[in-house]
Amino acid sequence: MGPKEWFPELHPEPDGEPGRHRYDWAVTEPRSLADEPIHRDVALRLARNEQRYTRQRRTMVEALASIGRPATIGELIEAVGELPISTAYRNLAVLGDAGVVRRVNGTDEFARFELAEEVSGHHHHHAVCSSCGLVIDATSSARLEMALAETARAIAAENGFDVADHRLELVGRCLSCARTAT
Amino acid sequence: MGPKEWFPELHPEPDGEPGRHRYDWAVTEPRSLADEPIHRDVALRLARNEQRYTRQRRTMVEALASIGRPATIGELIEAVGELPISTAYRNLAVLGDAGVVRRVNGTDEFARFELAEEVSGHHHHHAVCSSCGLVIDATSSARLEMALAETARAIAAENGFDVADHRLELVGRCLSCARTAT
DNA sequence: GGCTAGTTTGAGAATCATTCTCATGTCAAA
DNA sequence: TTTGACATGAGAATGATTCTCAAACTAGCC
Ligand SMILES: [Zn+2]
Ligand SMILES: [Zn+2]
Ligand SMILES: [Zn+2]
Ligand SMILES: [Zn+2]
Repeated sequence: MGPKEWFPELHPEPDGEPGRHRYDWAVTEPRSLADEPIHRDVALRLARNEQRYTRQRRTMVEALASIGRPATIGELIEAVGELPISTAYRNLAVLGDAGVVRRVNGTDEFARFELAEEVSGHHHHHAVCSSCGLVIDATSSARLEMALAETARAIAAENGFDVADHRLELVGRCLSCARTAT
Repeated sequence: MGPKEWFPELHPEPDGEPGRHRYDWAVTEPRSLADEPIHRDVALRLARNEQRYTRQRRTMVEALASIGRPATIGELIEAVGELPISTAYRNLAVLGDAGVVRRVNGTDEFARFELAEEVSGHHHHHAVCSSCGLVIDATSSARLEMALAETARAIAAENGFDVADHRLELVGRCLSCARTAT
């Protein structure tokens, strides 16, 4: 079956929402794309994987950057506004393969996503609330990083484990949950 | 309907498998239960939650102890031998509520389970293989623990986060995966 | 301008680890 | 033995995540 019309009406604009009838992920944003260094970096990483930095993907990156902590799919969709779940997951996978986004595990059943450290620019760890699942970023001291590197070396020596990275989660209760009852 | 016979045959033993017709999770193991200190501890913790330390649960605890690293459901079932999935998950939840078992997140989609540190007796961290998902235990140095405590204090001061515990994962490649191709 | 090839999108279906249901088996105490 | 409470397990249900595929879009060529 061919449900596609040969001559689709040019500008249907249903429901009086101008511009909503066409995909809004045009790649050719004339010049503003290269302005922000983060976007330039993301575009480069996507290009390495032969992927386009579409408007929707840029919106997702901006939402992740503005949220400032690992966001669930729900939080991301809410921040972006209009964003189908299937597209959200697929683009997160694309951005993940490109090294732009990384997945963060908390204590609840929801996956969270944040900009990769190579993109956001600062190495950090996480504090996760065992009560509500909130995850916030936690900066790391030089002393801690040295001790971590030392531990990584020991593990490599003892178990032949080639340690390339580390993830630290401080588990406790967030300010909001601490105020509420047990 | 009452499918139960008033006078069930005493020892049906179907299919010639002696003893398989009755549940083999009798709680009243005359005396051997209190022998091992670990089992005594587990029994106590379960009793606090008004749960019984059945034979099957003991088998699961022994399997987790013998595996010596966070085990997936599949690994646990294989180690126990006969163990329905629903029972495995339910008992892991019961043991988790009792503080006997804790859930460990790796890099793959499978949850892993190990004896809680209060039961196994030693605080430790994990090294996870980003290629195959294997998780092994990693001992921690006093220096690292001090740096971790320091970080926890800083996070509490900065964000009002009440840090109660920490989890460290060293991510890399296990010996087996390092031998194989990229 | 239009035409073609390749990519992105999104609604819905499918996947699958995990959880739930409930009939039945078992224990403990009266 | 009876009663009440708990444990088991086969199968159904759940739900976050992934997959499918037709339609919408862009880029490059004519
Ligand atoms: Zn909280
Ligand atoms: Zn973070
Ligand atoms: Zn491996
Ligand atoms: Zn462990």
